[in-house]
Amino acid sequence: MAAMTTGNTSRADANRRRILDVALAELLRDPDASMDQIARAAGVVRRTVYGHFPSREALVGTLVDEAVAALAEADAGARDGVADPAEAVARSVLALWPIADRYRLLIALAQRTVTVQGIRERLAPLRETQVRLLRDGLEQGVFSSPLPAPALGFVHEQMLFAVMEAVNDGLLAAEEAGRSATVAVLSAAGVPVTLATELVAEVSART
Amino acid sequence: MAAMTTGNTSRADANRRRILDVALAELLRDPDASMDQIARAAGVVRRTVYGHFPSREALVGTLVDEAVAALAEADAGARDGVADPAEAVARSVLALWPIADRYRLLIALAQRTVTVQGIRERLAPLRETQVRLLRDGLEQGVFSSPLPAPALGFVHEQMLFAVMEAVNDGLLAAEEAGRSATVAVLSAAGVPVTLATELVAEVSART
DNA sequence: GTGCAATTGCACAACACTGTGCAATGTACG
DNA sequence: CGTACATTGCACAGTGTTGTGCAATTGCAC
Repeated sequence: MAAMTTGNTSRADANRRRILDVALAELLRDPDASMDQIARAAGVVRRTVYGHFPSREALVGTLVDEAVAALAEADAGARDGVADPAEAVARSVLALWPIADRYRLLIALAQRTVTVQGIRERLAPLRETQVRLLRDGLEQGVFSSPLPAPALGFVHEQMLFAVMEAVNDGLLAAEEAGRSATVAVLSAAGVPVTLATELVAEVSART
Repeated sequence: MAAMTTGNTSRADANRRRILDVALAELLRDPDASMDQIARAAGVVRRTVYGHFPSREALVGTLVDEAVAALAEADAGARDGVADPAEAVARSVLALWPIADRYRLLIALAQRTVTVQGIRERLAPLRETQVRLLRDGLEQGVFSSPLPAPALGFVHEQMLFAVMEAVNDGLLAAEEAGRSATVAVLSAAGVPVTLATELVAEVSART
């Protein structure tokens, strides 16, 4: 068993992958889920999980790393070469949405400082790019708000949560949610709702 | 010691009060704070806390009840007899803001299903009044958003968190925060920023 | 089918936390 | 002062969790 770390047997890899996926789902349901809960849910014994991850911390950490990577990639790709800040935000949110929903766990964890130290740090670069974008928009007058750009960054983030919760509670259709979230973010940034709606329709149609 | 529950000795009452206050602060920092952490922070031994509250559940429950009561009272009082939805929201947020910390605890606990069953239920009436208000505003065209009123309720809530975090990070002055939060909520509801700012200035000046 | 890695099934030790019991100590109030 | 009550300082049982060790067993791949 000690060699489980070295080799690349397909069986072990598949298990590792499934453990990660199930762990994500389980932690989403209960952020304090125990290793035993996770293992059982993955159809595996607790001991096996420790064969793949040395500690609970490591397991969650891996999950966080994957999430951050996916988010950063989606964000960067979405607004590549887009000049207008409003459109850039729209594209970014639309692209981020499906991933953010899947990984909302890590943001929830990031808000509760306790769990894994360093989530905020790992998430910081992504946040930085959002803030830069918001600042551009404010300076160009595309956005308008009495809040400084970094504060708007938090607003941006929390807006996604708000819409996620709404979807969770069945108040919003899942297919509509991405566009709704985008409009919500834009209008929080001071873009008139009519403009925001138009923009979102246009952008999401062109995909 | 068994009579601690009956009598009204000033010392015991003061201790009970301090335990509650400290517990609030401690749970805000870490929703999973142990009885020992709370007791020590209150300058008291764990055993003493159990003299005032039969269980952790009971302690947190008391805290929740107090918070809900304070919030409901502040909210009801603030918009008593105010017809315009926008102004009502402005007054409500401005009044709620100073006790928003407690609000924060509630939501943090409500999201972790495990802690105390029934937080969402106890909080529901307050949430309901917010949603009603938002619905009125939407119907009257004062607010505009593609989101249905209940979803906007979540947005309202998360907006407060966003501004709290901004204050926490030193991005916003504490005195300005209430007004900032109000403008943020209003513009998320689709009220033009200029209008929102005016309204807030007016309302907060008249106090 | 044989072999090797992965998985399992226990059995630990260590720790942290909850809630309770009880005797000893402190302290306010008449 | 003395009484009544609050607080303390243990000690305890019960529970749940983490991480580890090791022998037995399974299952994939060649």
